[in-house]
Amino acid sequence: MFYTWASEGPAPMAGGSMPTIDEIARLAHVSPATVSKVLNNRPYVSSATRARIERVIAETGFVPSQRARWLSTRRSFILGLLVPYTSDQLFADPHLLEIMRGIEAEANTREYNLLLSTARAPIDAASAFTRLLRSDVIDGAIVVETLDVQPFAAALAQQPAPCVVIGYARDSDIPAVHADDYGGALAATRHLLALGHRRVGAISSSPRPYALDERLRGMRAALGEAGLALDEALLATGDFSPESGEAAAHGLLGLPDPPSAIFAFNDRMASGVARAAWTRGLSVPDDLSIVGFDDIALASMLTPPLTTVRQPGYGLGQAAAALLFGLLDGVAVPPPATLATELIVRGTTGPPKGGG
Amino acid sequence: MFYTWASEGPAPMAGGSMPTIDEIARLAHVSPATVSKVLNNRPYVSSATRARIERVIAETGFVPSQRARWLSTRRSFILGLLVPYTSDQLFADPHLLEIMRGIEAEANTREYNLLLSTARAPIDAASAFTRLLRSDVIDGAIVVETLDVQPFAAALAQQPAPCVVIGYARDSDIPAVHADDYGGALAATRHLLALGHRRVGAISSSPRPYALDERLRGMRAALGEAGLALDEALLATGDFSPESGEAAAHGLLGLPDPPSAIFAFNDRMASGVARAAWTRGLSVPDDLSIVGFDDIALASMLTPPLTTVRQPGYGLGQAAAALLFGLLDGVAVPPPATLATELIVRGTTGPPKGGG
DNA sequence: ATACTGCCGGAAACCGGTTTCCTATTCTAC
DNA sequence: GTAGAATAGGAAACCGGTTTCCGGCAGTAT
Repeated sequence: MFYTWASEGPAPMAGGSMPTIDEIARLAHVSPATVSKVLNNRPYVSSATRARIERVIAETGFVPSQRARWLSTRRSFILGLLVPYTSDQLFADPHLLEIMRGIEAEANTREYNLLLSTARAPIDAASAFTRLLRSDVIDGAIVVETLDVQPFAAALAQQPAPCVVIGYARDSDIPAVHADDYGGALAATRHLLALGHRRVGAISSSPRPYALDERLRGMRAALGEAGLALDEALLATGDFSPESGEAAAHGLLGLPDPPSAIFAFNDRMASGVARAAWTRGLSVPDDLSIVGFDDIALASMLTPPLTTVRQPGYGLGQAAAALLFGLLDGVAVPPPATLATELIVRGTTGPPKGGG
Repeated sequence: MFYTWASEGPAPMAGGSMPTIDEIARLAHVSPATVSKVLNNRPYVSSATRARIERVIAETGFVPSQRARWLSTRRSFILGLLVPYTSDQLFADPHLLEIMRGIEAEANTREYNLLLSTARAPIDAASAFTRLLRSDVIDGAIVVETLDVQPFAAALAQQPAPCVVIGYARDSDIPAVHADDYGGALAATRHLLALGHRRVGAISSSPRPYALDERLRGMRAALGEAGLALDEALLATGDFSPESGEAAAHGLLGLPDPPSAIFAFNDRMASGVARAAWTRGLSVPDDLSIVGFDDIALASMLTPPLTTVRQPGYGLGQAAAALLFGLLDGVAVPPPATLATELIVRGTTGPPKGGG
């Protein structure tokens, strides 16, 4: 599988620098073509010749140049991971990291590598991604849809490498994988309503990725079932960070008629809500119920542990990668896949104080 | 493994299936050599010819093949990041992610990409890394030293790409960057002793990276100053995860003569200690003081917020990358750099109950 | 003895750029 | 008017592999 460093043997070549396939061929008294066959486990090499070449390879510690291989074979064994976030945002978001983990795990099983491309600003993402796609570095791409794939859907469709979207492809026909955002928000809101809450706030983001549109739709549907409508004054926005969640919560809790429960559309903002409650001397869940989304590791470590909607980040990544490998292997494109979400009830939700 | 992509240059547009430099040359009525000059902003091309070529490039949306470029130039603009962890461990550890962020930021300023290589098991890391280094994919490497660089120090030294270690190079002469682990642990332990603690437990790891040896040494030094010695029974081990910290804490707190303070050698394990205390009905810091190490984002979000030793993960990554770029540019190798740590006193430390 | 086949191995083209080196032309300087 | 740069552009080698194609040589059937 791999070659070890030359521990002994005839000092392979003077000059010291990396041996090439031609050197190996010379030392083994064969042609480079035959060495190539051995390197790639191809037939039509006698076992004697093969053994001789393998011995020389082992002795010299030769490892074929990937750069040369990438050029001559049409594959780089690199998958592009296109994330329209700055790297700061990416590394700070456990849910995105979970997605990456899933992709990475799946890629590893196929001996594929991952090339991560982030963007300074969402605006320049499209051109940077287009450039990457056209530079022939990657064999395929996974796009994490956060704001909108539309701007570069055309570019994606044009270039030769197959693409997959994690999120909602919407009217473009790019293969997509996403979680059941609608169902998750529906379940979470029903849970709050069942506890007796009537004024439920929400913290979304602005601009809003389509996934959050779906969550809002689910929330509205649950409220509708109970004969309620979402009070637009209770719809705050953040930027997914805990700090923004904290600020948004202060905004909501400072209202004349504050909500008795807040549904933050991700766990990080929910942790900010918990912090805001603590600052204001509110007890959770007695004075305020909190629900998050994602179920990142942090959720269960908060005190009290956070009630949230579990979203399979790892599974999303894995599914997207598997889908992409399918495309690379020429398998027919399946319809968009929706992965289940699950409401995890922990300690931040309870009946409202007034009664329930 | 994965890479990060640094975008460059202006954005192209339109096009069909990937044109090559020869196509461009033909369309512009020049030779490929001249097109190459334009692509690389080289002189000896008349402005008229240059304009004509640039127009053709823009019209076709031509982006030169990186694969070909990598082969002919001797640079790939890829830095290897060698982490002897499984990717699961890496993605779960905010401190490692901070290091990555720092490296990524520095690499981006130089339009360099990052290739992350993890290992299934620490044992196979050496061979996998050696292979990567010799396959000529990367221009240089940053090794995150967790257990021991010795196994592949020889391989690192031999291959042509320059290397830098984040951690302690020890007796090998590889350039290294690390935090002041000794000083941080010294300050943290002094803080506990000043509060009046006499029985202080520690949670280290097994096997122990050299950085943790340093922390333990710092702790022992502080205890020595106070005329105390570390009770070996109070030295527990974990694997850096919150769960392991929780288990270790239960072990320590279940002792006949339990410690009044626990110094966990990273924040994640410290969060587990907090959890163990909560489970056992102990109040923090009244019944138990807790100190962590790293100062990850989570630290300030715990209730009460965690007292910890801040370690500049981002700065370490940045410094390592800057050092590596220095080597790539042929600058003389500087001596090992030590970055300062800082004790951050928050809410988990206080005088012990007995008295202080 | 001839034809056909399968197995080995090598020569050379190729992947798509970069770079060296060479020629032709134009621009100075004397 | 001419020697000596400096400028423009191109032919071909090169980076280090892979792949196609072809010839030589058994072995076997005709």
